[in-house]
Amino acid sequence: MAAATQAWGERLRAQGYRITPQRQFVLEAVIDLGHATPEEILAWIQTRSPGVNLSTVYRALEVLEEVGLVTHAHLGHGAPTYHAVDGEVHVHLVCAGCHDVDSVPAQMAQGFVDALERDRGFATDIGHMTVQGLCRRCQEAGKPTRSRGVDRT
Amino acid sequence: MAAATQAWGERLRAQGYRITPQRQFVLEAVIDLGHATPEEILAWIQTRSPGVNLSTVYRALEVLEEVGLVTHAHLGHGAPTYHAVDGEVHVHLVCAGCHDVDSVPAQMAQGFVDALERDRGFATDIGHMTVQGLCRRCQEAGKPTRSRGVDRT
DNA sequence: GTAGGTGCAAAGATTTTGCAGTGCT
DNA sequence: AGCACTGCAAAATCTTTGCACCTAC
Repeated sequence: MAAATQAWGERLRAQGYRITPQRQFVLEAVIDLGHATPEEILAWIQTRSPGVNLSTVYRALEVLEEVGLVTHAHLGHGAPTYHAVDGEVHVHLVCAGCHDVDSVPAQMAQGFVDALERDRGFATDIGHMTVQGLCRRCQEAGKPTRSRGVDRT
Repeated sequence: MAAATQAWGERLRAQGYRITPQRQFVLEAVIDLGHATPEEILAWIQTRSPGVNLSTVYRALEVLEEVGLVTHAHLGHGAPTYHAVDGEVHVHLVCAGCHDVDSVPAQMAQGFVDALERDRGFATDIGHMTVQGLCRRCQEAGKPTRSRGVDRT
């Protein structure tokens, strides 16, 4: 997270944005939480600054994403989760059973990404990629891949 | 689509569900449209049966997914798109520039999927996988990967 | 001083749910 | 005839927007 925290102010300034405590809080929350929805980010922030508003979180995330300090991925359902761009690009694994999120290094998908580039000329945004499936624990628990009214992905 | 249409009734009956014209319409719409959101499915249906309600579409999709006749994938933003399970499993490519959706055979991702299984014990639901990026056309158009207020993924 | 930013409240968009009537089996 | 299904309307989510005030620069 070093790179992200050190010059985060400059990144904003360079694009004509201002540095505000709210934006700093949002960035810290994202870094600290790892994966977080806007709601979770708000909750984190409110433990130290209760007055902050949810719409501010949304707007801050938009700006921080714009300048490349955070990204988001769609983990299923309607929940976007944000995470810091801390150098290590990773792919998200979402379990349909327990909804846990795991991350794997982007290079595990390199072969696939290269194939897409070669075959389709498609430039993959690896960090945005989400893989749905069942984690080891849920497989062992014998959960079916899809069960009525439970799959909220 | 042969397999899907031939015995679709049995699939429902087998799980204790009933066969209704609305469900047939929804299935036909999904097969015909290829990729479709609930709204699009409703629009398709209403050209031949105006009375059908959106909530019925949602409920029908839930049931059809339950019995394995359709699946959905998250193409970004909050938009789930449904498609028929017609034998050919595929991965979705979504362009962040033009929002076009392309499909590639699941086996292109086989190496990646195997690696996840081996390394993490994670059982991937390939058909549910969505890859974000830029299609060839948008790359050539020189679109940036992310531009203010435009990336609705 | 003056953009840009924030908080608040209201508007949007999308999906779900309760209920009474309808129709598949 | 019984119970699942549908249509309708209201509720629940989640996200965006308008506006007046505030603040970083």
